[in-house]
Amino acid sequence: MPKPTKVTNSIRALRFANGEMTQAELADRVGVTRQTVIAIEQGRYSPSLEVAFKIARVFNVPLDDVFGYPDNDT
Amino acid sequence: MPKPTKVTNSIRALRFANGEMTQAELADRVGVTRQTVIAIEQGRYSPSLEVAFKIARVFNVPLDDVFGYPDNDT
DNA sequence: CTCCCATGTACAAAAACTTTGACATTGCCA
DNA sequence: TGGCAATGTCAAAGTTTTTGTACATGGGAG
Repeated sequence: MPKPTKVTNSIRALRFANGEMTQAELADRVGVTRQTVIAIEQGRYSPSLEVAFKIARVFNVPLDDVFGYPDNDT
Repeated sequence: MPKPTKVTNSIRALRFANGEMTQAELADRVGVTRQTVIAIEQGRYSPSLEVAFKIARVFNVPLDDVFGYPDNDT
């Protein structure tokens, strides 16, 4: 059981902002499986930096535009 | 044997730009071990997004300022 | 010279991330 | 109603990241 993540993301919003892109298509474009996209989108765990970069690239935005991290972790 | 990463980083430069911070101190501030800092700094593998965020936060810069990703992967 | 600090290496083991495959649900449309 | 696309869940297996311990090197200080 992976650890729930504190990292937030705007993937769902970005998908819809980019022509109603489906999870399957995003997964394909990023080079990961659909499961991975779903898990990341739901915040089940944070992706590796490499996957994060690939996602940001698909949407053509900086990393900080896709993912966020809370001010304090605790 | 972990996969070598395409992700680049400016951690070493940032450490020196921030009062000659040692790897041990960075590791401590980030909340990971010294081994992890060394491995990431040397590009042995790309960190998790969470660790990446924590590192950027120690230096008070955006993620894209610490890590880079080549234009095309192949 | 000897001690200490910062850096680096090597390994094995734990934890986290990713994949694969199978199946359930919802909404849409012919 | 039946079929299809999109989303979601579960579980097991595989890979990558992180940890822990131990040891080696080079530089500076006493």
